[in-house]
Amino acid sequence: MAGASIKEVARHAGVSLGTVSNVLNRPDMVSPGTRQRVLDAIAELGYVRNDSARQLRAGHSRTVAIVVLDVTNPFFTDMVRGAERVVEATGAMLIVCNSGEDGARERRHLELLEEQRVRGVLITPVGDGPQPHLEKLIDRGIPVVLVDRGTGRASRCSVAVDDVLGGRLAMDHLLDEGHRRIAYVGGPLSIAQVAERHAGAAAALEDRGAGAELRVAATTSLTVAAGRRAAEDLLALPARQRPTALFCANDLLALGVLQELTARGLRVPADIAIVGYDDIEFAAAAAVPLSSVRQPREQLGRTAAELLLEEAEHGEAHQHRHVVFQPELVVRRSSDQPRRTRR
Amino acid sequence: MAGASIKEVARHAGVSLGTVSNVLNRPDMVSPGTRQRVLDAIAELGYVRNDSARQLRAGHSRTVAIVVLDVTNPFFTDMVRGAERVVEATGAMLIVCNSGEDGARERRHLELLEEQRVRGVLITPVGDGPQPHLEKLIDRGIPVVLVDRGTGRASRCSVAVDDVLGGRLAMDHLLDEGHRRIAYVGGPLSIAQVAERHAGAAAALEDRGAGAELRVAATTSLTVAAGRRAAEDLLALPARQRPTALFCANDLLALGVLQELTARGLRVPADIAIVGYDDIEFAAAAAVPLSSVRQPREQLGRTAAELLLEEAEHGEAHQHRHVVFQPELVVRRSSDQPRRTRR
DNA sequence: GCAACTGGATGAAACGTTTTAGCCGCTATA
DNA sequence: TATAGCGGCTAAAACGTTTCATCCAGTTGC
Repeated sequence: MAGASIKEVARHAGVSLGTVSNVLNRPDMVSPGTRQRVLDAIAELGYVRNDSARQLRAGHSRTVAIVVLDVTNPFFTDMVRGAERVVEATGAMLIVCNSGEDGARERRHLELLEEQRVRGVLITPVGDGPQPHLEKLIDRGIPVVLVDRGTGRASRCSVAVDDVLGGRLAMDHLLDEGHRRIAYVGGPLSIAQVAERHAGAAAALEDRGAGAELRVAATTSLTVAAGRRAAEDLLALPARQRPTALFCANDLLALGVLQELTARGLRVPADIAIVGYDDIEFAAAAAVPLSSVRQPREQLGRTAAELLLEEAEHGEAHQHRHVVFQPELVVRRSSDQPRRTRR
Repeated sequence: MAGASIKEVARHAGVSLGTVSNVLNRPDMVSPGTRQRVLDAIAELGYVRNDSARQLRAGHSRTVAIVVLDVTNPFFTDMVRGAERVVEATGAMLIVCNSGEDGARERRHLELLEEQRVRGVLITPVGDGPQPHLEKLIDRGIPVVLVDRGTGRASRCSVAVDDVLGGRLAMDHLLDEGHRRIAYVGGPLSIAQVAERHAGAAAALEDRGAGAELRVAATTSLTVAAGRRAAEDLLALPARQRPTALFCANDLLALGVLQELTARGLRVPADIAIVGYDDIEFAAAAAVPLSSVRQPREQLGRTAAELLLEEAEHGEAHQHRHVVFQPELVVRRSSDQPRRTRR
């Protein structure tokens, strides 16, 4: 019972092996009578297609992979959901891999995915340098779509949100609120998103922030715990050097910062204002509802998957595209206060 | 370049095909000289193993799958991380599937996983009835471990947290706080966790809650949005029937409820106390830090993966086990208030 | 009445591994 | 010196599909 092959089904139904395959793949090339006999045999034997054999013949699998930086980050899980919807609509499967912001794990995943000859890979790569393993996939003819990563190279599609603009929006808002000592909380800067959001903030400052300063409070990752640590560090500064506003590279950091600051008795936004990034669902539910730069998370995943499938479909004829979405600032209480002059 | 097979590597290195396979799988059965020549050929041709062919021969793949109810729920992502660690340590791959609490999607996933002949499946099933598709996997010899699901059947391992006890802990606490009109927010009851947490709460009430009442505020899912809707419904009740405390089936619901209640001007815990379930990272960072029943999320995933690998390893000889962890109540502000008598 | 088609089926080749039986030449043993 | 044993290698079979070239028996067109 457990392991009938197409051959046994054929014998059972009294037809040839090719006919069974036809029933499975082109049912209307088979006469109704035979078809039914085959289907009965399949049911009786509990036959289930062997995907390995199928793939072996086809040369590639029908699954698509998505490699994210952090499965526990709601930003990525929302993105995954978007991609999932598109991929599953085609009857294929989306498998989720977690690099955990670790280059070695990312490489290992890509190796395994290459061995599996996946149909394509959606990835938010860990580093920002050259990506030999990605190139290798592409050389082998496996489509790769860069997700949430700036203007991609010519050799692949990409989907991103304009992080520089996002940084600008956040910074402009804080400057509008009258802040002059501002810190950017985030890291490592090797993550492109982190660097670009900072670049946007710095550019906004450059444009109009005479007399304002933007320091960087570096973190080693983008988690709630890292945010708490960053807040501790900031509190260690003499009060007069302490920033009056923080722009955090993502919402997890912002939530961590918020938690630690309030635990230490500071008021948000009165003492320190906070703006996060991603506008995850929990941002609005935070102790102090969090201002945040919103990204179209699900759409990011959907669009990426669509580009990938199109490339997988059309092969050579495919034109690489780079889609950039615009972020949007959502102001909530954490940065919204009765106007007063600061210095 | 993009598609060299073991055969071409063999020709390139001037050895037989079997020797290349030996270099790959049992390197020290090959003399150093030959081995080096083969490795050089591999490097030069950019050869990458074809996993389909490998699986086809082996009869099963080396990947393990985990099917969760909701990828966006931090409870599950933490669990995934735990399982991931164990699985990857063996050089295998963990693929994550999302059933989205939808039986049809779950079934579809299981079909695909069966076609892929995965090494094993960790799953938190959607419904609670008989599970023919799971039985089918088991018949085929694919190990299945039930995760976060009460005392499993004899035919499989299971890992769970005692949800009845969790419900008890929450209810006892609310009764201790003096509450008498309490509502259980959660649903659908077809999800076992939801039903058992409720059963625990009901049992606690039974034991000692003379004069207290537990109503059920049913929800259609376990999300923040569902929580908000549930809160609206509660607010529609005449004030005197309105519960003074809520026990929510998970933290997402609790966060949604909290958000809606405070938006409508009610104070938590003064007007309504809340206890959640799971103690996700965001619970502590909520507007009002959330009391919650904590589960060992990562360990749940780790243990499940360990049981699975053991079964996959030992086959017939394997003894099914059922591991049950104890939950723990974490009291935070959302249910902790200056004692006063209620009625 | 014959050729040309057609729908429905068959048989065999091919995909890229792993594994098993066996071969060859060499060394250690009796 | 014959023999057994062994290390290193080869050749071939097998895994379960899909596909392609064929074949066969009717049917149609002339």
